[in-house]
Amino acid sequence: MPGTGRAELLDRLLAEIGRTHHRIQAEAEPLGSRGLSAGKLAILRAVREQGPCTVARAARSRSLTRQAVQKHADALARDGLIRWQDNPQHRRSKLMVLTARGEKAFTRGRDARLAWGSWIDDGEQSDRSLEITLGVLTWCRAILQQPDR
Amino acid sequence: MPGTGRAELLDRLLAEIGRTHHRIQAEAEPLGSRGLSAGKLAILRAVREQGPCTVARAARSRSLTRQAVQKHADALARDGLIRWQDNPQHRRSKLMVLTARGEKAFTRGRDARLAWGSWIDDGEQSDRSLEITLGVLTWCRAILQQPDR
DNA sequence: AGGCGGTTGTCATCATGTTGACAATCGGTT
DNA sequence: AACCGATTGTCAACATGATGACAACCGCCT
Repeated sequence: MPGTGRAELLDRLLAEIGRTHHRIQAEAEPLGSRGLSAGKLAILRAVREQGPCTVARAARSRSLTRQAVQKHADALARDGLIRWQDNPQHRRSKLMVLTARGEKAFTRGRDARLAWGSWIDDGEQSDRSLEITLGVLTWCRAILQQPDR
Repeated sequence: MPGTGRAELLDRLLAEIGRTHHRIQAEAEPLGSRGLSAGKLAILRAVREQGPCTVARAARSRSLTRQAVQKHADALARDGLIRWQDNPQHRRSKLMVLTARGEKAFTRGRDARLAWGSWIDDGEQSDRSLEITLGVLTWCRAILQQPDR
């Protein structure tokens, strides 16, 4: 029986991550269409948790590029979910701040996401397994993230 | 301490899948630039394992849309890694078959991928953890995949 | 003051995959 | 033989995020 080695295992895992991600995105989109996409929600969360912060900082905290976050931030500002606040540290780089509407949208969006999570959950997997999975993925991302390697 | 409930756990997991996927894709792309992208390699693998098969079938086996696979298949055919073989079952829907070049490209691509996997592996995670992770992701994808829910 | 490396916003381009819609095709039913 | 639902290839549009390149900007050092 092939594919039982460590390298094969890792390879299958890496491939499965992609597949699963695409499925999630495809199925979760209907959620976003009712307002907030996953990406935008994540930005609101970052701003909420870290207080007023720059685009670049939010990007780092989510392991995304500045450019990707910027697009969402611009859209969020257009929709009035965040507003730009002058940054004493940097003239061009303004800070994102949640507006009241943003706060409400975040709550609704997060609840929708959590509900969706519960919705797909059939209890087949133990909490322990989910934790391990989360740990492995984080580990993998951390490795990929370190400068070179 | 917040975020310890089942729903929160699942939510974080779903988010982490996306993050990790993007990191993988970003770091693994240089591999693809030397010839085969991950997507194309997966198609070659499908054809190899299942014998001559239609685009739609390969798509199903990889949990992708026909359309996405078709693009890659067309490119693969252009590059001479696969060729189209008449399908007795269906006049329009031809079968993909690996050419000699395709076979060689697959081997090289797979080896490169395995090597890359070993490259990022620092042995920090046990085989058991990786297996559990693979299982959880497959479970998640399977759920998302069933018709409605 | 001047210069220099690193950070940040901005613009353009690319890659991967999704959805929707349409006609051609297949298989089975009437 | 005609029809009908499901499958398939094809074309177009969209979503998300990555990269590369550039100018503005900050902090620091001389």
